[in-house]
Amino acid sequence: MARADSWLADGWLWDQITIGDQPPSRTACAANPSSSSSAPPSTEDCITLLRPVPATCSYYSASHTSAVVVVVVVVAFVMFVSDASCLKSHDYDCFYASVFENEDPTLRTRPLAVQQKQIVVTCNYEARRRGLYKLQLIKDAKRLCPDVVIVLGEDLTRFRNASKELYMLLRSFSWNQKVERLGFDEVFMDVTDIVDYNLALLNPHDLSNSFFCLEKDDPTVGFAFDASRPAGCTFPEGTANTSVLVPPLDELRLRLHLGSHLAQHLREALRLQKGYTCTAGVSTNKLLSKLVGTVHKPDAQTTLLPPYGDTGDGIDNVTSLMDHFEVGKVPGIGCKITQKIRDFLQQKQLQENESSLDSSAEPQPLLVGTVRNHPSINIEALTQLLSGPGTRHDTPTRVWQFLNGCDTTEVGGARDVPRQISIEDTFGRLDTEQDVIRELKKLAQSLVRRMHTDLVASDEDPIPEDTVEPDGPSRRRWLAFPKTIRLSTSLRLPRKPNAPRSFSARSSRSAPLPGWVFSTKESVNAVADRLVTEVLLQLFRKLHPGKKGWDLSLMNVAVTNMNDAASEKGGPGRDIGDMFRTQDEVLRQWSVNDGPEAGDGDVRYGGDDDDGVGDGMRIEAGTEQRPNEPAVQDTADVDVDVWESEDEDMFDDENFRCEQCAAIMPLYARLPHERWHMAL
DNA sequence: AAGCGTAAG
DNA sequence: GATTCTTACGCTT
Repeated sequence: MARADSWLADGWLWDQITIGDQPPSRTACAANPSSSSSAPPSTEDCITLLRPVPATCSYYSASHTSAVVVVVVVVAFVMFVSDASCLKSHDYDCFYASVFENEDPTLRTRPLAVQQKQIVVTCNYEARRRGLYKLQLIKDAKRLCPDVVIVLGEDLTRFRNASKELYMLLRSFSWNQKVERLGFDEVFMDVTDIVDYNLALLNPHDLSNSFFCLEKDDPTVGFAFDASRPAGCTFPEGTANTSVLVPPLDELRLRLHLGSHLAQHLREALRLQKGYTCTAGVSTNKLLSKLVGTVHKPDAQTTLLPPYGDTGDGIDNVTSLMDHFEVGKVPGIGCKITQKIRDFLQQKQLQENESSLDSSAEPQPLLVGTVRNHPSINIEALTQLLSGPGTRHDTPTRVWQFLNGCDTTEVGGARDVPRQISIEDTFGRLDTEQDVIRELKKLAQSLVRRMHTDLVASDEDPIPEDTVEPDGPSRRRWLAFPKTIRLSTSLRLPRKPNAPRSFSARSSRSAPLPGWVFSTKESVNAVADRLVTEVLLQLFRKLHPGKKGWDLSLMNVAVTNMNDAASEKGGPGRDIGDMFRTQDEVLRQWSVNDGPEAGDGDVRYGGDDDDGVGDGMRIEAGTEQRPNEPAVQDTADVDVDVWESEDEDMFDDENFRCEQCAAIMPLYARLPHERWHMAL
């Protein structure tokens, strides 16, 4: 709570508005923008809320050292974006093309299109100049540009790898680790702390000869720069009045200058070390930095200059930036909301102006400014419009704030593992169980492979710390354990030519993810096959009880509900006990041959002939039943990766948890177990 | 937890 | 028009 508020309050300095002549209602509104749905702020409150910062106030003066302005650097990796040709920029698509160009630089000068199925998902600058565009049919592209180089991009591995590499480079510059990925090709960085630190380092009398320190511990690491001017482009354009040499120093401006120089340094690093050019935006929140970053597109950066808020002179760079964007371009406002607003305004216009002659349903762009300034748009109207079952309760407020350039969302912390992994494929026709099984196996293989690449830490680097591994050449351990697996399918669209927007038409079923997928013993293919026959097929039959003839167009397999072991406090392994205790579903699948003396009885997987997954919930609570110790042997034909569902004391002196497969076993089993792993 | 919807690139 | 292949998150039950 305090954090979200301080983001708003510090970023926009609402809490200090009361210094001026503002009514207290704004402070109330600002202090609690969205935390309670009880009383949405009135329109008036929010209008004033969003531009109440007179430049003459001392909000940004050096005396307010407690004020924290968040500078967010949005980096979109973009290469060879079309210049100001009529098409919109497609950072994402260009990223795919950039990856290929980086692999083979000779492609840079040729028209390059990345193909998925029958369409061009992306193409480079050269291709665009010849009329190619995103989501174009391959045959159209070939017709338009016969010499186009077409590369297949259905396998996203290379993009994922490149994305991670670039992300890691950016992350290495961060101090607070607020580095949030958006898609493969965008990164938000909250560099407030670095900016703060360097702000304090500045010599106000000689800003032009400043040094930007990149490491707290080492004052020699950094670069020289001119703090009196921003680096790169600005919004609004023109550097005439961007100088900040005259006291009293404009603190916000100075911070933004610092952010812009840091952004330039980061872009330089990306270019020199990785060979990627990119686009960046610098401002005080995610929304503004992202939007301002689009102003100058390929290989450029833009900083949103102050003043941020109504100066009384009508000069407000936030508003003037926001107002020329289309509503649908504002991040957070998608096609649904846009359409609702459009319909609303259209209806209003019809009501008021019966005989208006615009019977032509012109798709003229719906600009932020026209919506925000429209007399019938206010919080109440938006609440009416955008509320309903299934909608977020704070959507109206958020939309209104977005339209005003206000964004209180925090930059997310850096993550080592994703929250979910999914693989999907589309099909022209998928009708028989045979085909379904075949495709499911392909999907499952990719999924398991991805789990291994994304969820296991291979070598030492991240946080081995106190792990006292003996010497094993393979020092692999799982960073996260997804708890559920989900199968989604969608049928071919039932031909609705005039429907405005058919819903996703996806349906899904999920089940607990069996623990044995974390075993490194079986091959990827073996695990994948087992997943299909023992889990996915059951899910599929739940979705499609019939025998054939479903006409599926898509299948998606996902693992979700990760228990992020790595980011938990206390180091790796700390919460694994918790995890396995809550993973009873998995344990239930183990049929244990527990005779009277079940001490080290056989362990085998129960589910070969019946659906051990779907309805395997027949463990009797309270009977103190628990799986046995794994039957640890020195041979490779026994399942070892069974774990206790007991308390923390399973980590006591008598037990050992394998870092590789997370199996819990008695200490004496450790050496044979490890030998067994290495033999794989 | 399961299933759906929206939004993002 | 929609087309691809994801990832994240909120709401409802």
